[in-house]
This record gives sequence, structure tokens and C-alpha cells, in this order.
Amino acid sequence: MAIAQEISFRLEQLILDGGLAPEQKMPSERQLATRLGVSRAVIREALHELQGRGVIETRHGKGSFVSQIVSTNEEHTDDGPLLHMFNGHPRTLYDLLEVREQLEGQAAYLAAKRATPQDLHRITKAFSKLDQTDPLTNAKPDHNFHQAIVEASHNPVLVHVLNGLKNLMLLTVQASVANLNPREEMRNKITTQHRRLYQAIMARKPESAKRLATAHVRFVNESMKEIERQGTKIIRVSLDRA
Amino acid sequence: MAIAQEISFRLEQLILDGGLAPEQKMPSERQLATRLGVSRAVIREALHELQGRGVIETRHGKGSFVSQIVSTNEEHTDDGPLLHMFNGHPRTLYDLLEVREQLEGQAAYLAAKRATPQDLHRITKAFSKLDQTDPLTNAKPDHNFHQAIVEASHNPVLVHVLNGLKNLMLLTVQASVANLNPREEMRNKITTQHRRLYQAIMARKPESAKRLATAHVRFVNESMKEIERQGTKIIRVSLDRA
DNA sequence: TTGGCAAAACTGGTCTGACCAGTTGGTAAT
DNA sequence: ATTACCAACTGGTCAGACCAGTTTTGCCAA
Repeated sequence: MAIAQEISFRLEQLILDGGLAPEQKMPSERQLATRLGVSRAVIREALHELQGRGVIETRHGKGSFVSQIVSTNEEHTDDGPLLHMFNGHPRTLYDLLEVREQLEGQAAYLAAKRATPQDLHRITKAFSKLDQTDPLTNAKPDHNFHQAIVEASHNPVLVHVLNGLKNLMLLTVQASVANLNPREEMRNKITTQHRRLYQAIMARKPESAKRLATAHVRFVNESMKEIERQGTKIIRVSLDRA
Repeated sequence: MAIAQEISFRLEQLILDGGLAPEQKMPSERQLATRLGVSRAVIREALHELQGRGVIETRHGKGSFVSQIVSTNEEHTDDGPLLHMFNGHPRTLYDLLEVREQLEGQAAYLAAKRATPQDLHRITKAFSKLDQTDPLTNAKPDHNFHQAIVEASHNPVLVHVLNGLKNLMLLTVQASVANLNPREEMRNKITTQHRRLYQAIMARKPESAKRLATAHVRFVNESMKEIERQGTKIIRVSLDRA
């Protein structure tokens, strides 16, 4: 294959895998040419391909920048109608948990298979912070742990989908943490599930990871239902994000 | 604006306006450079942009050719980042199929469990139209069938997620139809899979439906990979929504 | 010391002309 | 007629120069 094309793919992969964040400046053409050991012309051709694909934007005198649109961009705070549904429609919570069961299983599977050392490090970091915070008010660590796994799946579609559900996810995670964590036996089970999932991914056991992740979400799902059946009112969490 | 970009747009416009037909050979780089009064380097950069957009393909020693399937582009019903990624990045197709495997399995499971008589009627209608059209050019019936099942799941989150991926889905369905349908044995297998899935849902067998739907998507996935491995070029589909 | 301005040192954009590497077709030798 | 080869296409890569915006640097003046 032509060098320019190879380079364009390598660079795009880098960007998609998070090596380069959106709006971040790319190395200059001359630097890339030197580092990759090719002429500047080839670099320019590769960059034009990326430009054609909408991956980067180039500005005269300034440099090339990763397009805002591409990849795991933050500000997609648009879950649209779904956020509304959640309030007053507890079933949405179970609907989401059903979907999460599938997606997180797949994410864990792929993460165990494809995670880079950096990914594993991020996951470890997120895992270590799981129990160091007041569980009642803060669902972020929990969510971060799951998010780290998703990103390690290296499946942009999966990342995109779950990112689109981010706010809704935060709510359900918050809901589950708020309802489940105060019950010691529940909390212990969940901690164990997290640990096992973590170990499975570190040990690179895709099937185990998938099974554990799926089981974990299902456990949360059924626990919530169980609590609700017992008449205990589900603690409602609403959108108060900072 | 940079000359290379201008030229790339002018050439694309030419192609879209019918000035150059698909599979037609474009003038050589040196000719273009002379005629347009610019250096060959600029022409090459412009051509690489078109390559990035999937408008042309370039073959060493032969020339550049207008891609088989070029869009008489309508508007961009933009799904944001992902659509862009697809062009020129076959991996996205497999990424999406991985996700679909999970989601459609779940959708089928829930559909078999929860579908109302009206749902079943809609599914039946969509199913009956599966083979009544030219499969090479129209992927809509296929997509409609899957969509009907998803809607019958009565899980708003699931519907929402898959709806967000609608355009991207259409592309992959189109890609799979275009690549797999011409092969008779493939077409038969897929028809059989569709029929069994349909029957499982009608018979209200959730587990079977899930298994069949998952297997179906996985089959498509692996078939595409197999075709690609054999060196047959995957037919690239770009956005040509009616 | 501080402001402001100009030059230097970046960035990408274009040009030139050379040479390498596949492809094709015609021609000369068999 | 067939085969082998070579010349003339095609795109792919390279080197170095210069132009055109942008940012940094640093000096000089207030």
C-alpha cells in the first residue's frame, strides 16, 4: 500500500484510540516527516486524506488539528427525550439496565482482548478509587470504572453509543449506588463483582470478563427490582450534576 | 481557501454532476496539473482528499478512477462523527456489527417476550417484503425488518440507541446486502436466518430469538471478514439515502 | 521597568525537477 | 505467430527552494 495511505490510517487510528484528543494540535508536517522518515510531500498527502475524511482540519500558519466532531467528544449532552422519561418513569431505568447488560458485557469482552498497557493502567487507577469515597453521594468512581473499560474496548461505535447514554447512565449508576450501597451485603457483593471483573480483564480472559460484566449489571437490575418489590421506595436521583 | 481543496471540490462537483461516470478513468496527474495550471503536488493533494472522501480510487501505474458508488448527495442527515469514520475505515463496519450483535439479540429477545399483536403484524408485514425487491440496490426492506423487531421490544432506550445509529446501520446493512446477496449460498443462508428469527418471535420463544438474531449478525460479520480475507474488495457504500 | 514594534522562527502552501516503480503496448528477434 | 524486451505511459517518493500566514523573541524607546 502507498506510504501516504498507511500513514493516514496510522494517524487516524491514533486519534480514534485517544492518543490525540479533539482540538489538539498535531505535530508539524516537518516534524512528522522527520520522525516517520518520509518526505514532507507524503505527509501532506496523508494529511489531505484525513482532511477528506473530516478527521482533521488544517489552518495556514497554525497547524493541523483533530476535528471537534471526531471521537469521544465531550459535549454531547443531548440524550434528548430520554432524560425526561426517566423522571416519573422508573421503568426507563430497567430498560437502560437491559441495554447496559449487553453493551457492558461486550465492552468487557473486547477490553480483555484488546486493552493496551495504558488502558490497563487507566482501568487499574479507576478500580483503585472505587471504595475510597462516600458511596452515597458520589457515583462518579463507579461510572469511571465502567467507562475506562468501555474505552479499552477500542470500538469507537461502542464508545459513541455509551457516550450518548452517558447522562442517563450516570443517573442509573447513581440510583443503584444510592439504593444498593447502604445495604452492607449488597455493597459487598458489588465490590466482589467489580474486583472479579477487574481481575478477569487484567488476566485477559474475554469470556470471563463478559460473563462477569453481564452478571454484574443483571445483579444490579434484579436487586433494584427486588428492593422495589419489598415496598422500599427507590431513591430517586435527579439531574443535579455540577 | 487552499488551491488543493478548491480543486478537490471542483473535481468532486464534476463527478457528481455526471461529468465523469463511475469506474471512469480520470485524467493523469500530469495532465490535470498542466490544464489547471498548478503543480503536480497540488493535484496529488487534491486527489488524496477525494480518496479520503471515497470519491475516487487510485491504482499505481494505472491511474485514478471514480469510485463505483458515488453519492448524488442529498443532505447530510448527520449522525455526527460516526458517518465520517465509515468512509475509508472498514473497521467501523465491524465495530458496528459487534455492537449490533448484542443489541439486536436483546431486541429479538424482548420482542418475542413483549410484542403486541400489532407489533407482530408489523413484523410480519416487513418480513413478507424481504424478498420481493431487487436485493442489490435496496437494503431498506432488510433494515425495516430489523427495525420492526427493535420497536417491538418496547424498550425505549434500545429504540433510542439503535435509532441514533440508524444511518450508520443503513450503511452496514447496505454493505452486507451488496456484498453477500450476490452470492447465492450466502443469500440462502441469510434468508433462512431471517425466517427462523421471524418464526421464533412469532412463536414467542425469547431465548431462541436472541440466539438466532445474535447468530445472524455474527454470520454477516464473519462472512464479510471472510470475503475480505479472500481478497475480494468489499463494496463500499456511501451515503446515498433516497 | 514597561510598552510596543520589528525581526526571527515557527506554521502550512506551492513549485520544480528529478528519480523510482508498476502497467501497457508495440516492436524486434526468434 | 510467438516471445522477449524496451519505451512510454501511469502513479509514488524525494529534495530543496520559496511564498504566505502566525507566534515568539528580543530589543529599543518611553
